[in-house]
Amino acid sequence: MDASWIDKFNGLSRLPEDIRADLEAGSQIVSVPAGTQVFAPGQSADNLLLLLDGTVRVQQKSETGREVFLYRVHAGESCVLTTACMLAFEDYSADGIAETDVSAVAIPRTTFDDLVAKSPVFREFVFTAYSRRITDLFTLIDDIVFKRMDVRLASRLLELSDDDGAVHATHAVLATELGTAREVISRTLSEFQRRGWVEQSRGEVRLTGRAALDRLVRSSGAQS
Amino acid sequence: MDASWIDKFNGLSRLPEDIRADLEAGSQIVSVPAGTQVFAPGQSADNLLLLLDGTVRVQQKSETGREVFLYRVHAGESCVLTTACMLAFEDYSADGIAETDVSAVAIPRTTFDDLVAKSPVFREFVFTAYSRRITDLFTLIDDIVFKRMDVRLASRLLELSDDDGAVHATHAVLATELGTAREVISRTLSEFQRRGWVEQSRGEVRLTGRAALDRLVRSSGAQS
DNA sequence: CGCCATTGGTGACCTAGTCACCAAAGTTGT
DNA sequence: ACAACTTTGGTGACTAGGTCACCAATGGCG
Repeated sequence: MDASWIDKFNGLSRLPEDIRADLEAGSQIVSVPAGTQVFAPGQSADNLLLLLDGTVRVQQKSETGREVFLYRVHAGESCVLTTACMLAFEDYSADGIAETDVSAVAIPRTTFDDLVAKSPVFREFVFTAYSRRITDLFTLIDDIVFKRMDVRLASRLLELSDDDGAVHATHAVLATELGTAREVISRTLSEFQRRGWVEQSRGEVRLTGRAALDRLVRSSGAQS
Repeated sequence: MDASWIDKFNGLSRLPEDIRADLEAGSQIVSVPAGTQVFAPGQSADNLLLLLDGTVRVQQKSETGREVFLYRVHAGESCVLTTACMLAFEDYSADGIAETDVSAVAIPRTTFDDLVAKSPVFREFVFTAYSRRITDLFTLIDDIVFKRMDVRLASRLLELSDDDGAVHATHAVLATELGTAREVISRTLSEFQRRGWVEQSRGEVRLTGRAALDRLVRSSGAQS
């Protein structure tokens, strides 16, 4: 059709004409409102999703009821993990939730399989996406095991802050993002506030000392 | 050749004749002694390894020098993650170390790519392997975040014990397996010993109360 | 305005990771 | 056989962080 969505995806722009046509014909664009459960444990996906707009948070519920945040899928990325279970016919254990209104391209299993067979470029796109996700998980594990909470929180605040230096998230949300307890976030933020690095109000944290937060993050090796 | 190695791999036994021939012709069997670094960060792999015998431990070094154990590849499994970086031309950050003498089938990039294109069965094999690894990583994260150390240690001891109910590993080794400190292992094992669940001697832990350990593991939801 | 759900704060307590040691058991060289 | 050294395991004191049981403040809403 018009300026194709395909060009929003780095690895796909090099696709030859015929494959592009197949891909466009064999897929469709879907939209879901914020808050929708995009995929859930026990329901095997049959579409690969490529995000055009919005973000999807992927997390895992533990038996104890708490949740760990695994990673966030941004526009221009794909929900590769759904692919894994799609092709392996395996259900998997993570939830995907639309954090914002989301629009995405849904590629059904048959189209996907077909393209993987036919196009080396598409194959590379898929495997690159995998590779990136997996290294993300590795660094997540590394962070959880070795990094201090204050460092991880500082880094996450910097990541989540908007242009005005504000983070719109409750302590509880930040806690699940980092896989910790709300109380820990409250205490750490109080400490940050005491040092003049942030100001707090209900449901919001304003960063008043980005530089200091940055220094804290840097002071302990590379960040996430 | 003789009874093909292909039948050692569940997902591959259904391969049609011609593909089997391609696979055998385009790959070779390699052996490495215990302790060999099978792959390392910064060195991009150009073979997919399918393990015939032995085990490979995959771990990640952190900036701080400590190591996290990620997972173990057993005979009959493949080092899928090497694949990811192989096809994505990305280096990745984990070490692979042969824990025992290892023999494996090495499939070079060209053969691999060719087979993925040609054979749906091979594709499914690859994606299933991925899927399994990824869910493993998910449960690892879950365990790290939510499970108590004593439960994780008990579960690991049961896993590692040989037929005589003995685990041949130093406290330090157990510590890196679980991503914790040696002292924690020492203390937890002392407690297990006090309760009569294990007996210790240098470099060895004998399980004398499998049932009790099992109960501890079960008492807190499913295990790893 | 008063009720109630959401959000944040706090102290007491426990688990686990860290640091700085030391002691016991093997190993090696002479 | 013995001394020196390395590897392995043990311990106490301390800190970080997770848990529990609360309560207080805020803001939405009838």
